[in-house]
Formats: sequence, C-alpha cells, structure tokens
Amino acid sequence: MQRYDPALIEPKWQKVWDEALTFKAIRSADKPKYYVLEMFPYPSGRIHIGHVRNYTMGDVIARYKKQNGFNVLHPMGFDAFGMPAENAAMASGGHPKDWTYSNIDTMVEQMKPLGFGLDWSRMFATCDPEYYGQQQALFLDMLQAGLVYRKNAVVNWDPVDMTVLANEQVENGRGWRSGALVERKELTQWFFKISDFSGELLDALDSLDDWPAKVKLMQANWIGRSRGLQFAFSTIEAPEGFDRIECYTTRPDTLLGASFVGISPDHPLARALEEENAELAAFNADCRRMGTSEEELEKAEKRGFDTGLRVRHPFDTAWELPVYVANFILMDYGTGAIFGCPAHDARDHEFATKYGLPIVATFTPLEGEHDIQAAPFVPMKSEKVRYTRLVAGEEEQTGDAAVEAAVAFCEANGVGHGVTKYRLRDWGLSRQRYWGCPIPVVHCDTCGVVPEAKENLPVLLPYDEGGTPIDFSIPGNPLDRHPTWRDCTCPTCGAAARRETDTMDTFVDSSWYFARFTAPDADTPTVAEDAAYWMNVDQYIGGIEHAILHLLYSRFFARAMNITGHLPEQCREPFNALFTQGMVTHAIYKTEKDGRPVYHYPEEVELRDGGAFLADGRAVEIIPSAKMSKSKNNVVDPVAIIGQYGADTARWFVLSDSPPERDVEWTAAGAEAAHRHLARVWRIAAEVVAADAPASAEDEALLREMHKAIHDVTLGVESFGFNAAIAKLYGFTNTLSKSQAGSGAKRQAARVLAQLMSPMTPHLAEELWQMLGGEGLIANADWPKADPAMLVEDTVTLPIQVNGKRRGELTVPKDMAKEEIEKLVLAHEAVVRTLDGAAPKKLIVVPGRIVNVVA
RNA sequence: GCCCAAGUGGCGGAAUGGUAGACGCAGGGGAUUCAAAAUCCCCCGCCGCAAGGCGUGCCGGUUCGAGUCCGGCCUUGGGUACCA
Repeated sequence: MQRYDPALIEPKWQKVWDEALTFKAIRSADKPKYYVLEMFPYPSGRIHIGHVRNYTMGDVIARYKKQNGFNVLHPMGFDAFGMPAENAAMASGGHPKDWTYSNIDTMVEQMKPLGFGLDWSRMFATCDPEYYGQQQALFLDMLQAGLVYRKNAVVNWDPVDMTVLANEQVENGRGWRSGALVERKELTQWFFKISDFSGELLDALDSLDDWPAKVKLMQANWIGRSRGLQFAFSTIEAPEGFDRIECYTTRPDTLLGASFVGISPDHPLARALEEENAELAAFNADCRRMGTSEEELEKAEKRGFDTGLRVRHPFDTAWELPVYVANFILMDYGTGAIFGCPAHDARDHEFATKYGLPIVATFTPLEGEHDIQAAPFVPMKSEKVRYTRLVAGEEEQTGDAAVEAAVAFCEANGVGHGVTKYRLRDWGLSRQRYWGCPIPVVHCDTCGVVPEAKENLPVLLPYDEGGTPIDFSIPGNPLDRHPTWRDCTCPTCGAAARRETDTMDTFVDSSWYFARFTAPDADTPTVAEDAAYWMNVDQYIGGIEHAILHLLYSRFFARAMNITGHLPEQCREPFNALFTQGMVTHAIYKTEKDGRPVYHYPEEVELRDGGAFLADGRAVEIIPSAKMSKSKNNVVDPVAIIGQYGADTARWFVLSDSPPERDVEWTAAGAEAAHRHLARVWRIAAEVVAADAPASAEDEALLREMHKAIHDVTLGVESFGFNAAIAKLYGFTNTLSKSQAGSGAKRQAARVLAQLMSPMTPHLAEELWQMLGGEGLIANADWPKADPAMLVEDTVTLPIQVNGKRRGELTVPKDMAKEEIEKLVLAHEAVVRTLDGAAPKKLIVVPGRIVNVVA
C-alpha cells in the first residue's frame, strides 16, 4: 500500500487547479458572488506562521462557499509602502523599492505551496505605480469634493538627524538613532475630513450585524460622541483679546464644584501669557517637549502652572477661580480649556490635591458616606445620586438627567449652549518620507497650492538622483533634497513650480485596496460594473490590532469613494462581515548566562519529563505561548514545516487547536499529531477502497454518524468554529475506522469525510476523492447536505440533579410527557435517598435537557 | 492613564444559563513484534481505601441551577491617531 506523501500529492494538485483556472474569479451574472478577503500582508521578507493561519481561515471560507455554488473572489496583494523598507535601506544599504519587490517575490514563492485557492492574476502591491497612480487620482477627486484640506499639526522632530520621527521611533523622549531629545515641531500638513462623518460612522455601526461587538464598541468609543455644554468664563485683567475662555464640559451639573480652570500649553492664551512670564514660558516649553502620543501625555505626571490670572464663575461673578496651564489638556480636543471639578473627576482630584485647590462635592451617594477629600466620587452617569449643590433638575437624579437639566438651565440663563462633540480627529495623511505614495499637488508662487493634472499621473517616485541611486544613509526626506524631482511646472499657469514632497500615510494605501481587487488592472481607480458585482467584501478576516484605525479609515474611504463616484451607494459600508483572528504563539526556551538571558532555538531543546533540557543536560526555562520574535529565537518558519510535513498538516494544525479568534500555540508535538492524523485518514481511505464487504446492519449507524458529521462540520465552518469542526472530524474518522459497515456505506462515508476535510486539507482531499471514485475535482464538487431525518434521536438521556448537583441520569423516550418523567425521577434511587421520605420543595423538568430536584 | 478583550486539568482547549473537562497533546497500561518503529485497544481534573468532598484567576451577588449573567478587583494581551 502506498503511503501518504504530501511532497508528491501537493504540487500535483496545485498544478491541476492552476491549469484548470479553478480559482480564477470571473464576473458572471448567473451565479451569486462571494468575496472573501484576508487583510493583505506587509512584505517583511518571509511569510510567518501567523500568515498561514490567517490565509487558511480565508481559504476554508472561500473553498466552502465555492462548493456551495458561489462565484468566489479571493485575492491576494501586498501592503508595500512604509517605514521598514526605508529602515532596511538605511541600515544595510540598497533601495526600498528593490528590497520590497524582492521580499514580495520571496513571499509569493513561499505562499504558493500552501495551496490557497487564490486568484493570483489579481495580485498587486500598493507600491506599483499602477496602484498608487490611481490612488493619486482618488486623492484629487477627494480634494475637489472638499474632503481634503491643509492645516498645521505637530510632529516629533529629531533636531540632530533633522528628521520627523514616528511615535515608535521615540524612546523615552529621545530619537531612536541620534539619542537627541525629541522636539515638537509644527508643520503644514494634509488632512482628510473624516470628522465630517463622525456621526454617520458612529450610527452606521448598528447596521454591521456580522461584525464582532467588541470592534464596534472600540470604534464607538474612539469616535466618542459626547453631549455637553459649551460656555465661557470671563477673565479678570487678562491680556488684550482674551476677555473670555471658552470651555467645553460633559459635566455641567458639577459646575458648582468648580475649583480651577485649566488650559492647554498650546492654548492661545497660554502662548500670550508666556510672552510676559519667563517661568511660564519655560513650563510650556517643557510640556511641548513631551511626545505627541496620547499614551505618553496621559501617563505623564500631571503638572500645572498657576498663571496668576483669574476668572469669574458664570453663576456667581463674585466667585473667582484660578487659571492653570496643565500638561494633560489637549489643544485639539474640545476648546483646549476645561474647568476642574476635583470632587467628581479622578484626574482633577489628583491635580487639586497636588496644588492645594478646594475640593467641593456637588452630589453624594444616596446611601452611605463618602470622604471627598480622600478620594473623588465618580459614580456611573446612569446611577442616581443626591445633589447637594444643584444646578438644575431634581435633588435626587441620575448624572445623565442632571446633565440635561443643567444644559437646559444654562441655555435659558444665557450661560453657553448644549453641543454634541466627537473625540474623532481629522486624519493627518502627510508623511515626510520617501517610501509612500506622493501627494499629487504642486506649489506655485502665483497660483498657490494646485492639484496636479490627472493626465500627469502617476507622480512617480524617483529611483535615483541624477543617475546615482538615492542615498538612504542620510536622514531626512530624499524627495525634499532631491536635486531635480521637485522641479515641475504649474498645471494652471505653466510657470516653474515645486512638487509637494510629503507622501501619504500608508493607511491610505490599505483603505481602498479591497475595492481595487475588483478591477486591479483598470486605468481608473475602480470600474462600475466590477465594483457593483463584487463589492462588498462578504467576509473580511484580520487581526484585532486593526479594530480601530484601518477599519475606520476604510469605512471613511468607502464613503469618500461613493461621493466621488468610485463606488456605488451600497458600498458605504464595505465589509459585510468581519472576523478577527488570534496570533500563533510559540514557547520561548530560555537560560541565563552571566545574568543575561540566552534564548535557544526549539531544535536545541529536548522536551522530556515535563521539562526542557539542552544537549549537555542543563534545564531550560519554558515561557509558554509567547508572541513569536526573531530576537527570542521562537519563530516557526512555514517553509520548514511544509518541507517536513506538507501544507495540509500546517493548515490542519493552525485551525485545530484553538478557537480562531484566540491565539494558538504552535507545538512540534501538535504538528506531529496533525500529520499522524492525516496519514491515518489516508490509510483508512485506502483500506475502504480495497475492501469488499457486503451491506450490513451497521450501515445505518455509520450513515447516521455521517449525516451528523455533515451537520456539525457545516455549522462549524459557517460559524468560524474551525477547531470544533476539526474535533468532529476526528470523531467521525474514529467512527469510520471502527465501523463494521459494508463497503458501500464505508465508501460513501469516506467520500463525505474527504469533502468535509477539503476546505482545510485540500490536497489530501483531492487525492482521497480520486481514490474513492469521486467525479471531477473535489474543489468543484457540491458540499454535502445532511438529511434531517438521519439526525433525529428517539431517546434522550436526562441528568438528574438534586439541589443543583448531579446525582444520576435517566434515559427516556424523546417525547415522554413531563408528568411521566417526574414520576420516574421521584422513584430514582439517588433522589429517594436524598429526600429520605420528605416531599421535594420543587421539581424542575426542562424537557430534553435536565431535571433538578430541590430538597 | 484611558478604551477593548482573555483567564477552565500537566498542556492547547470543549460546553444555546442545564451532566464542567468534547477533541487533541503529554503521561500510564496492554496488544502486535525476535526486538524496535509504525499501528491498534484501554486509563487519565484534584483529595480520599471508600462513601463522598473540592474544583472554570480572586471577592461578592442574581438563579432551582453560573465557566456562561451582574458588581468590584488581579494578571496577561491588543489599541492609544506617524509600526503595519
């Protein structure tokens, strides 16, 4: 008998699929379409086992849908612009373009042996001029539609390298290469008006029924709609033009607990005051040295500076409050000014305690005491409290009610007005970097900022500088210092002009690639017929790390593309269903030498007696389930795995051991077991083919199990329960292996087993299908249907609980009357023993499920 | 700091509010074999001789019944707007 040999069968079937154009997506009106997309990879150099898991999940769905009669689109591409390519060029010479395309070639070569049912003819990389040129066209249309504008914004500036740094390139306030203290620098930059869509992007989340609730919640919090009061404090003897300080607050009901006013170091008033106050200027300068990330700002120690300026309370002009500049107040949220109510806000409480400001409660708990000096009292807004310093409304009311009453009261008394604000800020897309899509505008001395003419697109990235390749060892933006690239003529007046040297944020590239896949070669961004047929993405799959930015930006882009005529109305929400998968992790093997950690490759470690040991017998510490990292030597290379076990084993294992939304730990033993199982299925199929047993009484039992397997596996695949589907397949394999049924029934069962496995292990399945006499390719065969009549059981086993603890069980006909069951239960030995003659307090019979006797 | 998740045997995990531990790994026992590999069969949460008791990160609550729902913590992971 032949052995299961993936090295032989996998290339064979890949060639067959390829030549038959099995997975080529062709528009066809007579079939329903299904668009499956996994978030495309960054071309980092080699594929990662995490990619294998991600694309295997998509492939299972794609193959399953194809077998269910859908016309499937399942494409692949590369998110190819971005910093790592420039970093590589800086670190080891070479050119970002060469590095990127060489990585793409390698990764495609590594992906193909995995046997994914992809339409490779649609592949593109976002750094292809054919792609980014269309992106520039989109940008121009958005500019014309009023969805893009310029304003000033701050960046991390490295004063030594004279370069803009990404947040991740700032380490403890210093540039990662130069070590210089990072400064904030204000630059004029391009922005997308995503904030125009705040309300719509928030409200439309409700329509996304097949998105994970957690992702919708994260997006909702990120957009952050709040209802509050915008009002002003009048100042006392402030500099010219600062008679009022505009404030926004979500807690106007606590205005009578106001203790101070805080303004951002970037607030115009703070800037005006620092002209006359060197100490304040120094404080502000210090604040501005902080990084630009929200995390850093929030984690920094809360510091304030008393400006000496005072304001009047809006309800009582005799009540004066001090004005502080505070480092935790953001200029770009609200008005850049707040009032502090230490009694009911943790941060304000900390601030007031630090600077000796009064802490005055405006409400107390309905029951019990609260020492407001010791800790702030911050109940849920939905909770009722008792107001002791009431602005408006009932004395006892919820925070929500009090806020509404306070807004109404303030409006009636001319103190500000109620407003709805969003936390979501406009999307800054300018990057002062080379390896990105050039922003297609021209700066002309007479005409100002002018869009490039569409016929001049794409604005190509220059490869060299007057014949010599660009030198990436010099920090800064090569486009900016290029001798000739910036020189152009103004599309409006024809005079000499300069190109914009900023490129686009790489999130722009990934915000519409899914639409481009529907017509990847078109000389417009999209083609109406193709977009109308293939869009939306029916199932999108990717990591939870993209829950907010990528997905929100894509939702915005779909709207922008609809407005600019590149997508139909029904594509404003481009992803019908979303699934977020977990990572593949691997144990780290660690020893120590001279107090420093030493990480060992799995090959160097022997696992025995529940521990891990080196060849010289030394024990190794095992850190389980760690994120794979080159520096920890715990990366699993898919190429090696395929070489050792074949693609089907890798695909089977990454799906089998954990639910797809959770992390899965790669273990050599698990992969070994997966491989053993596939070999076993092969053996069983071969035995079934060779056998010649007559029909038997066992046939029906086997076929019943077969229909149950069809039912359970179908449900598993439909609901992303791949691990559960695989557990059922293990069970069904065991049943088939032990069954004494006749050869006819066994052959039928084995064919169904091959079909149920085919989305996960497509090569093995094709081979078994052929062995068992299946017609055509299993990839094209119809998915089996479970016969409902074969799923019905006629008896049911009920567990008997006494006081909620299991004490026995009872097998009864499925439709036995409740009264009959009660009689049997009360006669049950365990129940009689416990009740000891007493009558039960309660008897709960849940038909078909359980019985509980309350003694 | 803030937002969102996750936490169940030695390990990965299963379980519409209804028998906690499916399935797999590791481990133990047996069959087969001259022997081994491969394969096949059985056992396998903890304590206890047993009866039984205890068990889903911790503390409390709702319920006839909680891994599942509610409140409060702890730990780990993701995001935090220039990593992708």
